[in-house]
Amino acid sequence: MERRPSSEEAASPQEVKSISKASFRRLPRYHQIMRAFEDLGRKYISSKELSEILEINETLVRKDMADLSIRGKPNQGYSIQTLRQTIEGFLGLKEPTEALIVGGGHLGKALAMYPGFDNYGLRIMGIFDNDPAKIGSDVNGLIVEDVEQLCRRVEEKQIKLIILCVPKDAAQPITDEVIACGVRAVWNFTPQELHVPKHVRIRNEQIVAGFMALSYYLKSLPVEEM
Amino acid sequence: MERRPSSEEAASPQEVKSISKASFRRLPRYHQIMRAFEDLGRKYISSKELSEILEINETLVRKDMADLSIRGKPNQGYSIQTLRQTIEGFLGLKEPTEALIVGGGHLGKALAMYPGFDNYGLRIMGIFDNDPAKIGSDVNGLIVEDVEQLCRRVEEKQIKLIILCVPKDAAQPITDEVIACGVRAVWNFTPQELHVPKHVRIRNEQIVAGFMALSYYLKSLPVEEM
DNA sequence: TACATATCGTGAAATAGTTCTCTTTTTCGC
DNA sequence: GCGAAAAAGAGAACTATTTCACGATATGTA
Repeated sequence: MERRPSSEEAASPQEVKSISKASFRRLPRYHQIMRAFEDLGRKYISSKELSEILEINETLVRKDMADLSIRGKPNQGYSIQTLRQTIEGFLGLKEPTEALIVGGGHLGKALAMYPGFDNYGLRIMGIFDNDPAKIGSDVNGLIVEDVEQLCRRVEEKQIKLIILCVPKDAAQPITDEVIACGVRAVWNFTPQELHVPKHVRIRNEQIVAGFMALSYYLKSLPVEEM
Repeated sequence: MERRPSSEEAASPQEVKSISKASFRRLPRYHQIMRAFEDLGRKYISSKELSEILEINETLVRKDMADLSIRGKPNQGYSIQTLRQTIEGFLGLKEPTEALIVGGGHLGKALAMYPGFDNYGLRIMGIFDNDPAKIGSDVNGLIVEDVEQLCRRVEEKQIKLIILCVPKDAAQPITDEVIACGVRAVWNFTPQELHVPKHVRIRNEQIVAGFMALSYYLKSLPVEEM
């Protein structure tokens, strides 16, 4: 007779093999919701409750949980802690990721000062600019360094992730430079289209995209879900 | 015999009826790319070129264009200007959207100072905080006002969009308040789950989501497209 | 002018993602 | 303990999205 794992065993974070793109995209929201519910002292959450928050179908939530190899308890729901930890494990948020910020403008500074990154293992190890007026100034305990030092620091600290907050025209040269020094991922807050080798991953953060969706809604009511 | 519009006619922005969710999500990227190519002086772009930039299939680009009722020219591609303008028209970016920022912290200030919003018709009309140390200070030409004044200003200016950059706990009360004054959309930069009536649209901007995708890549190479 | 080429347009096929339906499991109240 | 209720789980059905395959159409060149 086949032995099935009991719910209690399943309540510890599981190894996740593979996951659909669609589920993957929902993970950050699940994670955020778990954090909010943990703060409220909740231990379990049902697929129904999650489906209402995310405005998706109940069954889809259950499929997502299945993708994550998370098992729920009948009549109780899913363990909030397990779900959060499984997502963290899957995304690699438990191991720290060291990153450098390039660009000490408003956005670069705002990111450097953002206290929330700690919760995701993101450690801002330095901030760089080419403006002599900014170099040497203190941003949340970090001293702004000359961008000339950037590559040296990337190599010294074996930095794999760069956060780009520079003016458009500086984006590609800096990207080329840091990739040559071993960077594997660029979180690009500039509107520049970046060209990179295959082994480097770009994430284009287009803040204004969020506004576009809202603009559409405001200008063309009534409208359904997008 | 049925008359077909020539390519030349089709080169002016078209009325768009409906569009799939998937296409809709790609619009901000298309728009960003058109802006970049216009800056380079390019007039036309092919589905092949777009597909390489977006890392999607060539045919899919053509389907997206068809969704937007944009027609290309054989042997040339799509008019960059038409594409940009069609997207702007579709999303309502040509008419201005007035918004107020609530929260004068680093993020609120960075958003208030961001020069790019102008290009999308987004006009930041005011910034509010409850910290007496911040009230009265100047942010990029705007004077930080007391959050007590927020509702009055929403009503005066018939503001429909609020940009939320306050601490978590303040998010829901402020949201309730401004909705009562007529706000229809909330661009939520806090990690708070907001509850709103059906006629109000929320956009949860989870900056850290971008990092999560990169973290996954960095921690679990090699990996395909997500 | 005719041909070769690049590129679009589109219906059909394939794949991915979502929803439905029904079964099973656990918990709680009596 | 027993029955009712509240979930989860799983396969089937359905829908949306993407890719394939091929025909049509401008453009540039000999």
